[in-house]
Amino acid sequence: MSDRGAPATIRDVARRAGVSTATVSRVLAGIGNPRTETADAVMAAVVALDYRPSAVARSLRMRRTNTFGLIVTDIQNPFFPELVQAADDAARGVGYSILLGSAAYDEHRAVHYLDLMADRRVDGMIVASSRVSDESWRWLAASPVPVVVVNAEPANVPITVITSDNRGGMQLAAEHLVGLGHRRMAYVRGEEGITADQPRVEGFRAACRAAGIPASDIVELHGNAQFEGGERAVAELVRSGLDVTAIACHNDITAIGALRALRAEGVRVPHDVSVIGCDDIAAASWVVPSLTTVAQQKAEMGRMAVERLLAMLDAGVGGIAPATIRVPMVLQVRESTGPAPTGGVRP
Amino acid sequence: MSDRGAPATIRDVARRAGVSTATVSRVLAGIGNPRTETADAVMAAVVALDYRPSAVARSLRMRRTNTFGLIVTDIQNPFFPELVQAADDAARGVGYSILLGSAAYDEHRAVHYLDLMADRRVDGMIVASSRVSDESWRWLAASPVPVVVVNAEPANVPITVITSDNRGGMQLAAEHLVGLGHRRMAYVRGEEGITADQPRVEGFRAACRAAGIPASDIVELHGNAQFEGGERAVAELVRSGLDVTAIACHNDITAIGALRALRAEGVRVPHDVSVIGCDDIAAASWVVPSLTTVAQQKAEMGRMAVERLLAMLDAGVGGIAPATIRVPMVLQVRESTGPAPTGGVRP
DNA sequence: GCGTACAATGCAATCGATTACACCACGACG
DNA sequence: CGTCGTGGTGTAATCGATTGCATTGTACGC
Repeated sequence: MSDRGAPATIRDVARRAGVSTATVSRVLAGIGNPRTETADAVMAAVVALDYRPSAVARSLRMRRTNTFGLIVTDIQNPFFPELVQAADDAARGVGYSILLGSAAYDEHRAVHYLDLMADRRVDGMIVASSRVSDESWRWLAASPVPVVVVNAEPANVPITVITSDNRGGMQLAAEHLVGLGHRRMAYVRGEEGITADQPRVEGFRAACRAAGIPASDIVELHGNAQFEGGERAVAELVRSGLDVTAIACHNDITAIGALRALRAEGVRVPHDVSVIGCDDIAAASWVVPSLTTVAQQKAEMGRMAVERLLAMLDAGVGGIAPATIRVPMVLQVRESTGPAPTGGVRP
Repeated sequence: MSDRGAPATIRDVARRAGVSTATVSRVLAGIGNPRTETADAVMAAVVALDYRPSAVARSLRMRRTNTFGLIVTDIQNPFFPELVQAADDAARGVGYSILLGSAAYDEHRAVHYLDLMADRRVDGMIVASSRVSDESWRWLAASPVPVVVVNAEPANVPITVITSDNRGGMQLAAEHLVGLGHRRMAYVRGEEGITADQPRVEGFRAACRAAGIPASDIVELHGNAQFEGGERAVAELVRSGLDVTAIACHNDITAIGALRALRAEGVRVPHDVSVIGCDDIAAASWVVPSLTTVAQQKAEMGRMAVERLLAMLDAGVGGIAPATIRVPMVLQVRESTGPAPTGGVRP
């Protein structure tokens, strides 16, 4: 009907209602108290023309886009969608929307999205990607728009960070295993250099040390934070005859790889060996045995990131000092961990 | 340094370079042939002020946002991220970006995003959500902006659709099972009313019929397209003592639920019963046994959707007639299917 | 009955870009 | 030597909204 190409503008509405654009704008914004007939005429015109105010024009005039940029490491990594959904929910609730960018583990793409979002004049940015150069971190920290970093910890850059308490999380994991009687254990690391890797191993080792387990009883393996890394590392471990009674993994995907390797080698979980992961992705409860893991509170973090941005926005520049917020992780016990066997893997 | 709040505008650049805004615009756009000194002065000012043209202002003036809207059923469903990534890649390659909305299975949210994207004046929309009302479908079809529907088939609405060949895909699945000697089989359906459900069962039954298997040899179970649905349906099936040698599932998540139920009941896969899924999500190759499935070409579909939008854009209104494009599915044989046992499940 | 206060609305500038058109200067050509 | 063409820039309108200020109309008080 009125779909004659270009959408109706505020002038079209004004003309049809016989008023000025200013009045239309005020009526729609609920400002002032227009005469009933005026308001009615405007609303009638709005409906008749199927008028929807252009967010583009409004953004230009208001110098606000009501949009937050969100850059994630990889949307295909099951960790992120939940974060994205939570952030989006929180943002939508207060009239904001999220412009998403998935860096796909590529630093150049991350930079591309940074630029894109700057060009788009987003009102704030959430960077949930560790694949960002130091230069970009500094650029972000100096940026006039509020920035919140999630699950990454740029060194020596004053910037607001929300991150899982990786150290404390893996401490929980170690305590859980130790409590089940495990003493000789393996730890499959993630990729070196990835932000969470270091604190997680450290937390694990610290809890073991506290339990009186000699550091040499913990063997470190190298994964790559992916399925294959866990599978390969654990397969080699078993074949080399190392006898441990528990394996902690940098994340769930790695742990699921470990489960598969153990299965292939005929090692029973948790009867012979316990396995624990980290993150708590959906697949953790799908696999057999279901995976005991330390859960990141992803939804919580997404929500917090948005709230923090909003707070920074109405506090104005320099209103809120950069801080690092550590969100606790929570132990999620499932089937893959159990009491340490009295003998070793190979009786 | 120059981060004094508001970003530099084209006027700032013009002033500093001692030229008019028109010249700045032309230099940056590479239009006309400015004198070398002019161009140099402009570029110097751009660098000095760290000028980035406002996409907002440009969008208003050009009446194009260089943005496509993409609405998915649920970003947390592992099926979608790959689609999103592919669409984003394709779009980015030609200077477009993607505004994402996840309906989270909620029709109201879907409508919200439809509105949002209309307000944002996206240049085109990809709707990959089946949770959309008939009214919205009609609205979309009548919309002045190009729309491509992915994996949904609105009835009686002239609109461009790109969808997996669900019927053909499940035919492949059936043929695979029949080829392995299976004759008595179960089919776990998805949610009734969900778009893909009907064609998938039909395809499955059609292939069975073609192989001379009586319809009564195929028992239909009710799932809900989720993990629990598959788990519950198959657990009941086994307990009721029905003897089938293969189970086909509406999708992978359901199939993974089925695997878990079978494991719990002590049924060996694929020795006693074969299981086949549909979609090919990442977790399909993680589970033990890894899941044979019929893969949807998600990346391909994301790419196609964007290409189609672009084609519609430069063909203008009514330039390209709505069509339904069926993307073939491909059989992905893994460990969960094998030859039909000679005896039944219960010897 | 007239000045004043206030309510309702209109006028026009503004946000930051693009681009049609006007303009100037200079070289070539008749 | 005058005119025309053209290369290089500037001027100003435009995109569609918001909003400070001016203007109009109405009611009220004295």
